[in-house]
Amino acid sequence: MRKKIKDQVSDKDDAQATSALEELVGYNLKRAYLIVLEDFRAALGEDGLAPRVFSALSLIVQFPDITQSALAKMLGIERSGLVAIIDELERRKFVHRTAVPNDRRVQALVPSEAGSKTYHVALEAVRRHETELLSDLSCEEKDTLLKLLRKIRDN
Amino acid sequence: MRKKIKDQVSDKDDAQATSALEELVGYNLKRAYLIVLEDFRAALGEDGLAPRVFSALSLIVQFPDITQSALAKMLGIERSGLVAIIDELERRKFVHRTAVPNDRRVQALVPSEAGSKTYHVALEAVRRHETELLSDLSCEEKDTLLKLLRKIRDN
DNA sequence: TATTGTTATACTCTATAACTATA
DNA sequence: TATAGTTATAGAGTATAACAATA
Repeated sequence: MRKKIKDQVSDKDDAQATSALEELVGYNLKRAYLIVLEDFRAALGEDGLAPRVFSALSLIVQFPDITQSALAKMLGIERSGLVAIIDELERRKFVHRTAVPNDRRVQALVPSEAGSKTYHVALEAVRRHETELLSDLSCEEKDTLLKLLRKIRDN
Repeated sequence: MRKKIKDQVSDKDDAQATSALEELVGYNLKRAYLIVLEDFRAALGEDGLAPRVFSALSLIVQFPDITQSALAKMLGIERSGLVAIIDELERRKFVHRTAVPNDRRVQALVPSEAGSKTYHVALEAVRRHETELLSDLSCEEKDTLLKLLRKIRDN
């Protein structure tokens, strides 16, 4: 009885092949995401940009003067959740909030020189991490994967 | 100036096409995962099984008498994190911890009749949710996606 | 010594609701 | 009335470290 269980558990391929979970997109998305996430953090190091901070900085560099509301929308998160992210970017002098003439409610987000530089260095590190982590996938497979993942988001 | 920003932000396709983020597997995995996660929760309802509880129950039904350590390993989480999940399954009478003769450290996890039934009903709900949510993807595309996601996990 | 289950604790990420200052 | 940013707060989900019981 115990022997049988052990076999089932240790025989990973068999488990993967037969488990209902393995046929679910959600479960497989989560497992894959957590693997990439962990490797991302390891690649950027202890004091490196956290994934969500990296994403925010990326869009601020690409769209300087973007507002927090617009950025939150692009990132798919709530405005309130973005505050801590921008706080960190400002604390580290990578971004600063600047007043906007015609609407005093708004604060435009502007990347600093250091912010831009840090971002581009981090981006290269992230690309290396993905290239290495996903070396089992061909370029074509990676393209296909990206296309399918975006299709889920585009609904 | 403000106009220009607004255009950039509202033009989603352009943003997606040109953003460095959009070329990253990690970012796209996360976005897709969160969409599926949210829909999963909506599909199973307020008092439905949480994703991680569903996953645990699925493997317990498939591998009755599995130990917590073995289950944690299959799920890719820590033993300590599994305790609350099993607590909930036991509280809801879907699973019970049972003593194992030859090793008194171990407690085998056994699904109840109600647990099995609840699982199979939930599985059908999950399958419907995925079918509906991912209706833009062909069966072939879904298979490809699953294959690629598993490939990331298999390292 | 090593392993199983457990507890305590903390961290990350996110959401909701309510506030303020502006529009 | 509505919007932008903010705060307070709570809830998932996870990890690490230490412990007791057992091997």
